[in-house]
Amino acid sequence: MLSETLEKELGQYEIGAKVRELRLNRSMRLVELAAHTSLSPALLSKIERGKLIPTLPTLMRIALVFSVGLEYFFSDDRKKHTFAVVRKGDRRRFPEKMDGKDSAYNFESLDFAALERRLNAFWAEWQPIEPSLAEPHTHAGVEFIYVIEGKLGLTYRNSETVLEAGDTVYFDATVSHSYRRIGSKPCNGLVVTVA
Amino acid sequence: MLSETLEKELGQYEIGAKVRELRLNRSMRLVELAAHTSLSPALLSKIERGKLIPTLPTLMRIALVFSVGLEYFFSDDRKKHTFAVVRKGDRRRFPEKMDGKDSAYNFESLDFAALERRLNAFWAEWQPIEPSLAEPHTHAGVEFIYVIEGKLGLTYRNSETVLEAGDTVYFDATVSHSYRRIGSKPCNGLVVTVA
DNA sequence: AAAAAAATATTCTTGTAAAGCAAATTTTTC
DNA sequence: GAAAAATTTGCTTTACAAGAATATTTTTTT
Repeated sequence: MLSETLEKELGQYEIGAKVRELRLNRSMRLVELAAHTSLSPALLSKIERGKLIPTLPTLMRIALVFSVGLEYFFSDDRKKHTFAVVRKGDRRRFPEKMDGKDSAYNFESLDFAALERRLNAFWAEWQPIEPSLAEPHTHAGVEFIYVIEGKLGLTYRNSETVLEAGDTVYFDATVSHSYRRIGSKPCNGLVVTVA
Repeated sequence: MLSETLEKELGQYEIGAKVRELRLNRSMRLVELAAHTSLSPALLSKIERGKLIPTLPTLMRIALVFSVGLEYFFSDDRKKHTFAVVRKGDRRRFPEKMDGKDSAYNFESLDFAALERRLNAFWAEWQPIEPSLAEPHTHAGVEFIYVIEGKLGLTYRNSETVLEAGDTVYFDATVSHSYRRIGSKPCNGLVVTVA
C-alpha cells in the first residue's frame, strides 16, 4: 500500500485532472484518446479520476498526444494571467514596524494577489543599519535588483558588492544574501523574485 | 517492451542523471539514499544509470529527500545560477537606429547572457511617437513594467492604460500589447519578462 | 603495489499494482 | 422512455519495478 504522506504529495499535482482537462478542452472522448495512445478507455478513466497512478511511459504517451512535456503534469502552469495595475499610492507597505524601532528595509509589495505567484515584485527602501544587523536570508528561485537611487551593498555568499543608481544584479536566491544601504542619502530600488 | 520513440522521449529528461547529481552534490552514498527512501541501493543504482524507469511513488520518495518537486525531473532547471552584475554604463543599448530616424523605444538590456533565459530585464526609454506607430507585439511568458519617470500609455488588447512614475503593471505577454510615451517629459522604466 | 574495504553494478526472482477485458452503470440523444 | 453512447467498476492477468544475493569495480589502507 502507498504511504499516507506519499499519496498526498503525489495528489497535489492532480495529474488526472490535468489529463481530463486536456482531453475535454479538445472535446475528445475517452475512446479517442485510447486509440491515440494505444491504451484502454478503462485505464484512462481510472487515471483521470485519480484511481490509479500511471507509469511514466503511459503518462508520456498521453503527453505526446497533447504535445506537452511531462513537466506539464508536475507544475501549475495552467495560469490565468490577466492584467493588473498597481498604482504608486496603492502599494501595500511592510513591515509595519518592529517593536518600536524602524527596520532595516521597507518593502512595498507590487502585489499581484490574484495571479499565480511565479513573479513577485517589490519597491524597496533600504534604511541605514549596522552591517551586522543585515540578516542574510535565503529563498527559492532567483532574484533581480535594480537600484533606482542611492548606494546599496549586497552581500552574496561572503563578499559584498556595491551597487549604485542604475546598476542591476541577478542571482540565485537559494544562496544566502543580505543588503544594506551605504551612505546617508536615501536608497531605494526594485526587487523582483521569480520562484 | 517499450516502444522506440517512447523510450527516446522519456530519455530526454535524464531522470537518472538528475537523481545522481542531486545525490553526489550532497556527497551522499547509494546506501544512505536507500535508507532515506526505504528503497534498495540496487534499485537506485538502476534508476541513476537509466536502466529502469521508476514509478511515480518511487520518484516522489527521492524528490522528498532532496526537497524538490517532481517537476525538477521533467524540466531543465538544473540552473547554474551564479551572480551577475550589470553596471549602468555597461548596458547593451538597442536598437542601434532605424534607417536614420529614431525609433519609438530605446531598450538597454540588463543582459544575463550566461544564464538560463527565464528572466529578462531591460531598462527602457520611450520616445514620443504617433500612437498608430506603436506596433503591438506578442511574446511568450509574462511581462512586468515599472515606470521610473514620465507618463506611459500601455495598450493591452484594446484599451489603453496610463501609467505614471512609480506605477506598475503585470500582464500575460501572449496577449498583444504596445506602449507609447505620453507628454513631452522623458519617460523611462524597467521592463522584466519571464519566459 | 597488493590486499582489504567500500561502494556500485548485475543477475535472477518475486510481488505488486498497472493495464486490459467485459459487464454494469451513468449520461446523452432521439 | 427507450436506445445509444460514453464512462465507470470489478475482476483477472501480466508486465515490470523492486528486492536479495552475488559479482564487479573503485577506493582506501598499510
